[in-house]
Amino acid sequence: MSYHHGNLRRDLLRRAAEVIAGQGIEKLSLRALARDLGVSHSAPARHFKDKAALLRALAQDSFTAVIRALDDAAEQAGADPMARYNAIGKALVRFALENPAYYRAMAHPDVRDKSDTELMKMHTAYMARLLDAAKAAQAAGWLPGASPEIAVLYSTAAADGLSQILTNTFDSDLLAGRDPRDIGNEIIDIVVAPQSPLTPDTEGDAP
Amino acid sequence: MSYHHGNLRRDLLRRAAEVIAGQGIEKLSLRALARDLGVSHSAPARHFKDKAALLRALAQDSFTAVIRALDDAAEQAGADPMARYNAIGKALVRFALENPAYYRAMAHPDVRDKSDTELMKMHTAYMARLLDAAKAAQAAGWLPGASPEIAVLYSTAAADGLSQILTNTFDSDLLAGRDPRDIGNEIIDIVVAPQSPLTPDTEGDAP
DNA sequence: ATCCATATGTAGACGCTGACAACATAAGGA
DNA sequence: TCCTTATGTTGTCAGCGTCTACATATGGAT
Repeated sequence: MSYHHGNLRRDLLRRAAEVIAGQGIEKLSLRALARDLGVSHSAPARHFKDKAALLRALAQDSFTAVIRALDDAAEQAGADPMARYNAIGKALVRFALENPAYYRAMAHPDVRDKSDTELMKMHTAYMARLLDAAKAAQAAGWLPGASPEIAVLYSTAAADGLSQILTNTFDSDLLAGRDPRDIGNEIIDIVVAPQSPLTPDTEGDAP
Repeated sequence: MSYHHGNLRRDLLRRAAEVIAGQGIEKLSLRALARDLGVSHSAPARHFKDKAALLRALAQDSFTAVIRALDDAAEQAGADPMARYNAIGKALVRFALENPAYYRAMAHPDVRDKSDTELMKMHTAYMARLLDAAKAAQAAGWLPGASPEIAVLYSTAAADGLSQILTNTFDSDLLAGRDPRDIGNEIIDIVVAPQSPLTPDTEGDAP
């Protein structure tokens, strides 16, 4: 056993994600984290000034991961703007289902610290991507009457609320044993149709 | 000063709601609550076995309040089923904006305890109301393709996510200083139109 | 009116937590 | 080689939730 741990910072974040996914963010404890990794109770302080700082770092990782997931989904969806935005919505819900720890970290109040400029930049980049995709979808016929801001708020509200409900275990009577991902996809299709209305039969490419 | 407090249970719940609304549910502390009310640190234990029990009691109050708010809204909306469901959605968002403490209490993980039968009954009653109203709205032409369960999940996801976003202070750049209630109403109108399509000009009463 | 079971509040203790300060050890460049 | 810096440890503190033992008030039965 060496005096130094190797990469304590990385391992703290990794283990924190495990704990959050398993027992919820409320049960996260710096001291328990340190115990799990075999270091002293105040070793984490060298890497994260306090508990909120660890959560913010986790939220940063979450934003990079979710942004990449959205970009991948949009790219795979092809050129149709509504298909792209639909795919983004589905990717968002899928991300929340597969990475509950990341998802909860992003939503936690301690993370909402505007003085963390790095985090704010990521959040801005995240919202900008959504806004651009929503505008493109509107140009293709989605939600023509609404302002772009309202359109984004509507769709993110639906996706966020859906993720919230699907990752909870309280409303399970309504889900009736179905795969949450299927339900998510079905509902996202209501929010944004999976195809633009003006080019119903074209397959693949833009003019 | 009398040895007995009078109605400690009621005052604990009241003060807890204040603290949650002001500083967030994470900052809630039984000992601080006791200090605020001028009783000893373990007096609350006589009324709530532990912290989660207090939150569950608060959630019970929340359910009764929100159910009444929904019933009132539906009654005021008249007979048109889509107008009723639209009004229910708006009432839900308004409730979240005006009672953030109640809203957060209902969503807290410690509250999701299926062994609390009283709480489960209220949640069931709450969902039943929504399901009935959604079915009626569907019969009137709303979301004709979807199953009632999907329809409820879709609309509650939208309303919940909307409440979440509007009560946070992180996305305020998108809201741009507008009244959150107006934004809420506008978005609910997207989810459920405020009037059934088949009776566009009738004012007031059913046949 | 008295007595006693019960409801309600108090005092003290325990182990846990986040945070801080003082100290110890490792790593790496001048 | 030495000194600076990064990283980890030990010790301490107050706050918290919870438990136990004790104290006081309340109200009904006799």
